[in-house]
Amino acid sequence: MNIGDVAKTTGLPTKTIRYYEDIGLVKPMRDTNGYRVFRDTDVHQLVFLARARGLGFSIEDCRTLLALWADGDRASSDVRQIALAHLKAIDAKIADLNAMRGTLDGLVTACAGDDRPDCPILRGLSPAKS
Amino acid sequence: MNIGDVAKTTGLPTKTIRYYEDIGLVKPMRDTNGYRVFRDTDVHQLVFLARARGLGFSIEDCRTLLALWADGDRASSDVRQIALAHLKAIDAKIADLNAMRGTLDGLVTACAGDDRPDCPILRGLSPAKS
DNA sequence: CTTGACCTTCCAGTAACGGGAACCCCTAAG
DNA sequence: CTTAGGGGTTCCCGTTACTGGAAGGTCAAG
Repeated sequence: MNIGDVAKTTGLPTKTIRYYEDIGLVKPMRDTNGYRVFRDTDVHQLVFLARARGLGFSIEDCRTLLALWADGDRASSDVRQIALAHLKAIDAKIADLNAMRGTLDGLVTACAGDDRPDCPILRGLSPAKS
Repeated sequence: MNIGDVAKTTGLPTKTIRYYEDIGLVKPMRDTNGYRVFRDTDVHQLVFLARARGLGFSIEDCRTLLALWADGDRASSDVRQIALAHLKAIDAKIADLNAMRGTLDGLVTACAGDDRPDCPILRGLSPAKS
């Protein structure tokens, strides 16, 4: 399979696939003309990567997960630990965003949004006048 | 005020303050020795920036918001529109993260996390075997 | 033989800073 | 007078995970 076909089957852009090769996540063969040649295992790895990235795992996490995936002797606790840490990070982000959302929503609701200059949003961002 | 004092009162790192000057968000004066000198208005702007960034506004949004803040003739609708767009973006991110969280939580829950190699997390990331 | 769709490499840019080097300034103490 | 310290300055590289684009090789069809 050439890179274009792999892009179609994995849903990953060709640029991304080349990048993953650059950083050593996948190691496709090369044809005599210099074209990358992807075997089934390469494609499987790329699908794996696409899903793991889709769940928000970092590239380095993906590298580790890929290694664990390839290692038949792994302990599932190693995998679970990574996933759990990531889950915690996601929860933290959600909490941050919800806090922002709350404040912002309050300001937006308070703002008339007409052609007058008075604006509770700007007032909310301004330093408290002392 | 020198940059260190401004950092203390605004909570922004000095690096960030210098960066904001680099990109033209604030324009402090210079002392004869080359030191930045921040007037009250500069400090107010930096507090404004710190809060807006804290609500997740992009730097470019902040630039626009600062300009609107400085413009006594603004229409509050202009401000509200930016805030509303940002609110939508936040909601989209929260939705994405919740989707990730749901899938990931399911996998983590299904995984024993012991020393055996069988792992539902890795299975969930693997391509469906055809 | 040319056209168009592939593929290749390399270089630059993104957002919003952070780290660190190399250097200047100012004050207080020995 | 010198030194030590704690400011400040500029400049450049590194971060994350790609994306865009230029310049050029390859291949199948007409």
